[in-house]
Amino acid sequence: MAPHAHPTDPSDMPLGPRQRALLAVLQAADAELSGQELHERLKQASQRHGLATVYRNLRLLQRSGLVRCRKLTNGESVYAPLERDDHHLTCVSCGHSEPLPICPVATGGLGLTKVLLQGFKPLFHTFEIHGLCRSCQQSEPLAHG
Amino acid sequence: MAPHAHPTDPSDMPLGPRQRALLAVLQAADAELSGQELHERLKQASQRHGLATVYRNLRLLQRSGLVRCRKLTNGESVYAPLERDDHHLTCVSCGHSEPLPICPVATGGLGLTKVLLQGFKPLFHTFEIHGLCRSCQQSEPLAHG
DNA sequence: CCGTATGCTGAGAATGGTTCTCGTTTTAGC
DNA sequence: GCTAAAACGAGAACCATTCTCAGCATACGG
Ligand SMILES: [Mn+2]
Ligand SMILES: [Mn+2]
Ligand SMILES: [Zn+2]
Ligand SMILES: [Zn+2]
Repeated sequence: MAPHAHPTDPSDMPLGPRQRALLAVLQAADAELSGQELHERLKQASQRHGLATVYRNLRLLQRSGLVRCRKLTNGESVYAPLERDDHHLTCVSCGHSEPLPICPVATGGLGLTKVLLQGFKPLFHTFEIHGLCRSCQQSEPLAHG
Repeated sequence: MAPHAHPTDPSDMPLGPRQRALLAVLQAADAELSGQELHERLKQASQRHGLATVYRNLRLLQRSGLVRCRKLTNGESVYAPLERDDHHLTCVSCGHSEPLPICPVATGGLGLTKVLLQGFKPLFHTFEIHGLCRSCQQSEPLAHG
């Protein structure tokens, strides 16, 4: 690890080579990737990492404010660079998910004051709308089972 | 609670007795409950349900627009009545979570137009801010057990 | 009353993404 | 080089959730 750097500043956080590799794959991807997908892509990129290392470093990158994470309804976690800002509509019936080109934080309408945060340092947010997709509305009006 | 006269949905789905019991426990609770907690509370309420039934009916209640669900960082899902609207600040380092008295949808600033939804029928939303709590900011720059 | 179709239930097994264990390997500092 | 500390990774463990499937309840026509 780099021998200098100032603590408490995430942007100065010295990254190890594996963390840089991880981040590079995330930034090259055109969508959020799961831990397993990342593991797979690193294999192909001749950067074999153990699965434990992938997850370990994803956790560290998240604490460093470089990567964000979101849990899908199926339990998988998907990761993306912090600066990428996307949200989704997800169907509670079939699980289908599509992008939602709106962000409640970017529009600035929220009163996210320092008072509200009370010392908490925000890194990223998740905003997802859950409901019924068009086709699930049309199918059985909720077959009681 | 009156047994009927619920003026909400167009789809007047009759609930089975077990789904009503589930909903009652959720409404009586003062916080979101996990599937396992619900199972436990139903035992104590002399309404023994199998765990499979708890999860099955939670899924149905969600599709019916009566219950909402959110995934915690530890993988658990927690449930609440749809009308309850709360959000949280969650620390990516220690997992500590506290309420955030703000809702981007309630404030109405979002342009959630029909055009954007494209036939999707929204039921509920999740909005969570992730970052570093005060104590994790103070502790080691990136200490990990 | 049957007989049959249909759907709900739940104990236990299976699932599967993530985390943990712990011996090995690499790095940092001298 | 040498030693201590940190990072690594193969495989085991974890555990919330889902699946399986036989048993039970209900509906309804005959
Ligand atoms: Mn956003
Ligand atoms: Mn809200
Ligand atoms: Zn759907
Ligand atoms: Zn914390």
